[in-house]
Amino acid sequence: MADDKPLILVDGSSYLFRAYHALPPLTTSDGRPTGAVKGVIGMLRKLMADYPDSPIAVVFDPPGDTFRNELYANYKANRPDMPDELRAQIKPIHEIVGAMGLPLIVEPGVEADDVIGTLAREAEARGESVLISTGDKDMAQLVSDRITLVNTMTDTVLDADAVQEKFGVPPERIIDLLALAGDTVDNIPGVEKVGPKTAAKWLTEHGDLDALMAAADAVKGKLGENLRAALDELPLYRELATIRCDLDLGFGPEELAAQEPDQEQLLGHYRDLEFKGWITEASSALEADGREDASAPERNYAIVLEQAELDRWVQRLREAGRFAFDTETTSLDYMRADLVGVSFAVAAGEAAYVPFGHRYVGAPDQLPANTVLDALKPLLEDPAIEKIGQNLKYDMSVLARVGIELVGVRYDTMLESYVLDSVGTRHNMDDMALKFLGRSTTSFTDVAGKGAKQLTFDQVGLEQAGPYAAEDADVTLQLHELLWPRLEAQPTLARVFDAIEMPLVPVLSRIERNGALVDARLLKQQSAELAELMQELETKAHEEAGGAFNLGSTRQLQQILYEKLGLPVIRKTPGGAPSTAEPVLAELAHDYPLPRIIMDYRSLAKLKSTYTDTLPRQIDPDTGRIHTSYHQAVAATGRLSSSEPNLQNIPIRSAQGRRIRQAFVAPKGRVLLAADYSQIELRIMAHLSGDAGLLAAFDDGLDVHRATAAEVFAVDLEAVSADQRRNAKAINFGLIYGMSAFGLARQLGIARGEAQAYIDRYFERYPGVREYMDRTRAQAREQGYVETLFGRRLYLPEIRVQNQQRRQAAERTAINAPMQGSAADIIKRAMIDLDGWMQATGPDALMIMQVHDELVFEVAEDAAEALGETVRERMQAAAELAVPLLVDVGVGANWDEAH
DNA sequence: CGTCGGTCGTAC
DNA sequence: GACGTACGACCGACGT
Repeated sequence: MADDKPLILVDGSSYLFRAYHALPPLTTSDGRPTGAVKGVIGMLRKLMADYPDSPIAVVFDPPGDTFRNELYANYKANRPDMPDELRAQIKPIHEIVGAMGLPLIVEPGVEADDVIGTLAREAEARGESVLISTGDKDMAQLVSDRITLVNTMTDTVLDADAVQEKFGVPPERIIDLLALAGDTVDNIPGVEKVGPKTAAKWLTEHGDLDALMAAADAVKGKLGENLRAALDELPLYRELATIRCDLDLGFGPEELAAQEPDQEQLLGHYRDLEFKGWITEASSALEADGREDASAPERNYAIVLEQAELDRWVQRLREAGRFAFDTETTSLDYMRADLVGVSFAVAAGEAAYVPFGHRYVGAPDQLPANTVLDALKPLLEDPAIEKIGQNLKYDMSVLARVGIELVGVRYDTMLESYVLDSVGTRHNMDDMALKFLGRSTTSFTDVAGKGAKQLTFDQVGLEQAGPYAAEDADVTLQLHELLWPRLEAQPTLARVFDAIEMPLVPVLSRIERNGALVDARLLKQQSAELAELMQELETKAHEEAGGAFNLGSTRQLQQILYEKLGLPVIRKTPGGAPSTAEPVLAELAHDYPLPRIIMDYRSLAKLKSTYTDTLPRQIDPDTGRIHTSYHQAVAATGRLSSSEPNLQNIPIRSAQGRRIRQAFVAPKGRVLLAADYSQIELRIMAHLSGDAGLLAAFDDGLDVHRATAAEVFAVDLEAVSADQRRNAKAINFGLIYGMSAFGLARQLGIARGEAQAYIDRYFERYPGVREYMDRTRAQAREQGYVETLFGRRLYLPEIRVQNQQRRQAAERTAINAPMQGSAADIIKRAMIDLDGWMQATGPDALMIMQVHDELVFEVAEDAAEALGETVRERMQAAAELAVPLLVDVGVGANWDEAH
């Protein structure tokens, strides 16, 4: 760069439109649009970072007409009215630019282009260099030795050479080029059928527009005719395209000095618009200045070390009838965590931490754990006192292990946020505090450190632990006070929260604590067998490859297959590398030996590393069982997810894989009982679509894939071949996933045209399904969200974006979410009902797993049959559909047998 | 030595 | 690119 502190003139209006159209729509949690603000301000911040020493001025178009409209009535007549969502964002942008300390220029009756042109030429005349930041190519006419353009969104710089390169003419001919080629945005017609290429060619041949017009008679062909027809108008077009550089603005470039940013104002704006990263930044900038955040609420946090004070707090909590609380422990693992303290909040800013397990050198005397827990137990077990918390399942599990049954669990802020909008935010407290309260909270790593040096909470000093713990309860209470009214205002969502998500919390806590018994010896034996088989395959693979390599390394495998052995590249990964994924290897395996060996090796390696090696290590030493964590606020559709370990992806499809299920066992005298919904998503599709054919198929108790095959392939039910049924099954699953012909073709290994014919035929036979899909897409587009049977909502912010790929992905989600989500609602209802029944009647049985459409129980052998009947009935009664809702029940000594 | 993105593979 | 929702293992680049 010739000059590292040029004057920077920003064409704010051009970025405003580009940010609005290019970026996915973004809104605050109460629905105000903010995407364009984020885009424009982000761009300004980038410029400030790239040119820290440069003066920067930001120029916007004024509202209303400019002199060009007087010149030419059609000027910009093509431009649609500014959408309301964009108009609403202009004021905040102007205010933030002001708060950033940057000069903001909006001249009545004068477009931003002309202001920038005038300022740039003035600065140039004074020997300064100028950088114009714009997304508008018309500005290329201003480029000179001292004036350069930069598009800050794409990071492309345009100097005089680059203009010549890009447009085929030098900067001083750009006006002529625009006059000839026209500009659809500004509604300058130009010469008919002449675009930038022809215009550049003519200008190169004749020198400039005047010379070209003088020689117009000599231009041949249809284009010559068009040129002659436009001769009268061309001077006007040229004038319209010309950026004025001679305005009398009443100020000059020397006056464009930046002020210091007003961090307090910035913080206010960022909070209002929920820009989390920038909130943190502005907060720390304020803090660094030693200034108080005037809007920060008062905090009155107590650390309770005396019996009398504990008694006072217990009294206060009881009188409040409702409080937020949080437990502090030594581990994230609910089965290992030991309690070290409890915090409470009764009103915003009013919170306390009661420590009783902090052990470090110099720790102050604390009340004994028993004393504190005994005092709290009656409160925590009182159903009439409402508890507010963040991820209460964890607190509930930990308390259960010290003999306290947490009841009155009424509001979980994590679930409030999740039900309001499952994907718009992460639902952990720190992120929610930032988004909803505009508050940067102290994180766990701030007080405990991270990595190998991380302390457990009992080792954290009380002077740090106290405020941290009290803040957790305080923020939780404030989040609840903000989120609950929003939820209450939408009765269907409030019902999802009240009738499904909250009642599920204790059920999941119990399932997790029950745990699943696994046979570690069996798994270890399988590991040994797998290791032996893998060793053999590895030797073979090295022989085929002509040398040793790591079979587990995709990169090394790519080199071996495609570089060393020269196998054909069938597909590339999203990153551009030749893919070694399973379908690709399967294709290559027809012609070469190595891919098959790799496939076999991979399937064994997967089983060993993910399951047979890992599961035995996850057995809890105290209970001898595996305790997963179910996550209630992770999956966008309302499903649960499971981790540490994930019990929802234990193999079943291959014989080898099923052996792992054989290691999920019952203790002596007991058996496993597995109950799964039969084709629940397709049944929901039948219900939601009301398609007569599909309803009839389920009503008649038909094998739905067979029935589909009979329709699609126009054969009798009895005549359906295995192949036809397989294809129909792929179609049915594809429908649930919002498939395309391409996807189905790839799945089935058939031509795309053939797949399209299947799909066409399907929709012909099941027209209600097509109507339903169209309806769902339309609803998503109009409302911006789709719903499940029970009113759970999934927002699809990308459903209206221009970008086809992203929009289509949103459409597929729109198709899939109501089915997947309704199925999730149904099984959750069944779990709540069954747990309630079990709590009330006490059968000798435990609910131990959920796998999306399946529940697994461990039950006394002699109680299994009766339990199976009850489970079946109650699961089937969890929803009233237009088709039967069927449940298959199996019993066995292990999970494999129970299927 | 820890973190993180890319790739792959398991489930429903 | 192209069929939805998850979790997690492994590799290898990168930063401390």
